[in-house]
Amino acid sequence: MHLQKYEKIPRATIARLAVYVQELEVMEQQGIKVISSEKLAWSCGVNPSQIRKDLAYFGEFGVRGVGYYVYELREAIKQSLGLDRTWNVVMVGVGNLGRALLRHQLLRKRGFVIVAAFDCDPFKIGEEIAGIEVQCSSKLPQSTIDMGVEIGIITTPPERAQRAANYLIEGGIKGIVNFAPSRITAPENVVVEYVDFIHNLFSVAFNITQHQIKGLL
Amino acid sequence: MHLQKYEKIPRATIARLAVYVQELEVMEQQGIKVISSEKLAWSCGVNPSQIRKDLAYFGEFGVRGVGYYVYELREAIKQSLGLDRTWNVVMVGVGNLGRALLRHQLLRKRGFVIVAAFDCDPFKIGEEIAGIEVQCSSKLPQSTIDMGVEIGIITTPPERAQRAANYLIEGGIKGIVNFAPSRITAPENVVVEYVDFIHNLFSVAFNITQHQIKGLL
DNA sequence: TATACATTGTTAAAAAATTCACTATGCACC
DNA sequence: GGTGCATAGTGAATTTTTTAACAATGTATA
Ligand SMILES: NC(=O)c1ccc[n+]([C@@H]2O[C@H](COP(=O)([O-])OP(=O)(O)OC[C@H]3O[C@@H](n4cnc5c(N)ncnc54)[C@H](O)[C@@H]3O)[C@@H](O)[C@H]2O)c1
Ligand SMILES: NC(=O)c1ccc[n+]([C@@H]2O[C@H](COP(=O)([O-])OP(=O)(O)OC[C@H]3O[C@@H](n4cnc5c(N)ncnc54)[C@H](O)[C@@H]3O)[C@@H](O)[C@H]2O)c1
Repeated sequence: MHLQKYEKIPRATIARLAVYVQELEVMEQQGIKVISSEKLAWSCGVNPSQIRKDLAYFGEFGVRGVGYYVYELREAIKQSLGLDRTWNVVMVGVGNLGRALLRHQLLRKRGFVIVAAFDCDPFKIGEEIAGIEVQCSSKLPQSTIDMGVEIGIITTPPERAQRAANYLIEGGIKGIVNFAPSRITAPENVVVEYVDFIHNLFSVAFNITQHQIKGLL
Repeated sequence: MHLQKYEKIPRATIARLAVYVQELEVMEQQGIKVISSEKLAWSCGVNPSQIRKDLAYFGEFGVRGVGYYVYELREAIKQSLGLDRTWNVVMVGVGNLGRALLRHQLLRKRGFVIVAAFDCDPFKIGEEIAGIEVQCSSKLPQSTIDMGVEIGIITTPPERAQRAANYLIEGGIKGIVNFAPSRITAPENVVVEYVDFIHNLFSVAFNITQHQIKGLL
């Protein structure tokens, strides 16, 4: 298998690859062994060329005239994305959302292991959720250094997100996923990703309105 | 103010407008009255032209030589997106994530009011969370019709998402936000949006790996 | 072994999105 | 009222992403 071409890979490609992995897993469970780009595209809601193109950034994984072997393709994609390993993750802010994420099974299944959780609320410190004991945020930087944690999840209120980020950065973290609806600043070498599903609600609301307007025309 | 031009609006624009609203709110709280596209761009992490272009889809909201009045712009964007009203929302699947969302304050603040929640687990039916009583899913279609609900949120396990969607569709819903990691099929006139933050973790992991590879070169 | 067939990998074309560069215009100050 | 300045709005240029088209190639079959 050839190495990843040195070419910038579109963000959108990464997101789609994640979807492909998802759907391939479902197919695997259904006992499907081989799949064509066309069928996979169909179930992922994208164009077949798109799939082939996305995969081409990383190598050749298919067999012409046949398609892709489901298991192999899934493994190949995971490897391409750097997911053929586990990533240690810490969480800052154990509120409603933080708890839900701590209890979420799929994270571990996908290779993201939450190894520690931090909060600044004395009432929450010491509590155990899904086998993780909540610790005082002040311990964060040292802990992440000690445990070699690479990814931090922020689930504090928005006005505390920057502070949480600072702790993480101090702790030598390499990437942050921020669930709080606020922008944070971090050094260049720290990867920051924002999650905000209000966007999706906005989008749905907007599209419903548009549909209705179009309906009137 | 002129009407929205009849032109297809990029999905990405909608997502960015949501970010602008967010940042404008923060600025408003800080007492900032006027903002230039350049400064707003800076705090939203985008290009100033991008902001002006995004806004141009909907009208002219600024004052040349001055900038945008923060309050007015925020209102204008919300109106453009169809968010100058409240939207009734129902939730299907009251597990870890469903609970977190029910307790989430920001949804209501942004105009999305969860008016009912449904689950199929008899142990959960009757429970009250954040003032909402969990009802049996079988009541869903009739309830949504009766209450004139337009948006449904799916937070069931992935293998149940399609069933949940079917209930919603039967209930005459116009848009669905699916938090379960599985594709669903719905009629053309129903807007479907997928939320999956595993994508963001994938993306962070991938980018960390890339950074490291680049570092070695 | 040759032939037909299916489906990939890849190149080219098209479409979409972003950024740039400039024009128009409102405000402040003289 | 005129002048200078700042910044929005906009059309053109650029870049990126998606889609289409097709050549390359592995498999099955006779
Ligand atoms: N609840 C949801 O479903 C939901 C959905 C989308 C986004 N969000 C966002 O996620 C964030 C968390 O939401 P939530 O509902 O869990 O809020 P929450 O108030 O329940 O939890 C926030 C937690 O962060 C802790 N905290 C505050 N400052 C901290 C600090 N400096 N260090 C460590 N911990 C700190 C608090 O003690 C609290 O436990 C918010 O920004 C919210 O907007 C939540
Ligand atoms: N927990 C998280 O933080 C998190 C994060 C991202 C995505 N998700 C996804 O969100 C979904 C829910 O996650 P969760 O952790 O809350 O799971 P969960 O198991 O805690 O909750 C699922 C709920 O759905 C109910 N349910 C099942 N089938 C139903 C049906 N047909 N009609 C109505 N209700 C039904 C169950 O009774 C249960 O209460 C899953 O698909 C999960 O992958 C969860």
